[in-house]
Amino acid sequence: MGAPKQKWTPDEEAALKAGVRKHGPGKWRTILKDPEFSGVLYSRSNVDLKDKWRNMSVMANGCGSREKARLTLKRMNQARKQDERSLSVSTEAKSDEEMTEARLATTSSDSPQIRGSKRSIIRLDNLIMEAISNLKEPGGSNKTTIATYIEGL
Amino acid sequence: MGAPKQKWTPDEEAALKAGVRKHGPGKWRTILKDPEFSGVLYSRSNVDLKDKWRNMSVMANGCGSREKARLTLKRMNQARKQDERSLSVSTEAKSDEEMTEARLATTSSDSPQIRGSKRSIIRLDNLIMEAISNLKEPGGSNKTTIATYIEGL
DNA sequence: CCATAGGGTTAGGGTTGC
DNA sequence: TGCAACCCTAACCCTATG
Repeated sequence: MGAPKQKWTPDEEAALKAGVRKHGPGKWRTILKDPEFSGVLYSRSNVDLKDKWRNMSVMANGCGSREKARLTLKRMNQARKQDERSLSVSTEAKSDEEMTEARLATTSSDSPQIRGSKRSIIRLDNLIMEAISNLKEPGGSNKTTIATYIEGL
Repeated sequence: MGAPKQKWTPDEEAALKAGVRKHGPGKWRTILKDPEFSGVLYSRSNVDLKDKWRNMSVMANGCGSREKARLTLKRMNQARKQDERSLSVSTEAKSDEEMTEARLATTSSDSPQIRGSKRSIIRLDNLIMEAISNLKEPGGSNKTTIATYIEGL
């Protein structure tokens, strides 16, 4: 019928990038409502934006990180659950994301009550990581580019 | 990232249930302060407890109230196509899904952003920026390196 | 100011079609 | 088989209200 699977056009991708640059990643609804982008993205939902951004990010950094992780987990588990989200400071070679998480987790204090600030740190960190991942294409991250990228907060 | 989205463990769920049995639903702060549960729920806020209880309740009753589950219908739709996503902004009665989408798109106002407590993360922003500019690695900085740099505060 | 209720939004795993 | 687009929904955020 019409469009069971609406592919993203270059225009839409550009609008999404611009939107993220202006409002920051994670502000999908905000980007969607921005008159500057709503004209191009009118047929997309906030979830669509999020999903597309995820795909683009996966492309930007190392190559197939999402699929790789998914398949790896699929092959390995099945009836296996990995409870313990904290303190999995094993030394085996993990993905970059996991390493970062572990380090940050042990860096910030573990006292109960300051969860709020801890989460803020993680969120900011995530933002920076997004910036770096995406700016990897031009060839090297520099302060100015990342600052500009993050500015739209 | 690994855990910006902290999944509830069975232990935590059990503690929450026990807490509600002991203090009653709606006494989130009270449950949180109870020494009997604070050990397990220390990383949760009263709001987290409230939200989790809501999710659990939804599960308990006949399959979905908050996320109205027409899963059975959904399964059928999957087989077919739900064509014509663009065009016809009004016209015929669409699925609940799209109705909701439309409604959401017109609510709330603009320019919320940075308020009071969120200011603190700006400091970290600068910190990470400094890390990035100082690391100037060839090929771009990676997450681990930056995390390591920041760790040495 | 602090807590709760409730509507709204996002994150991330899962699924599907090409 | 791989990947891009799409779905599901737990977890989280925002705001109103007491």
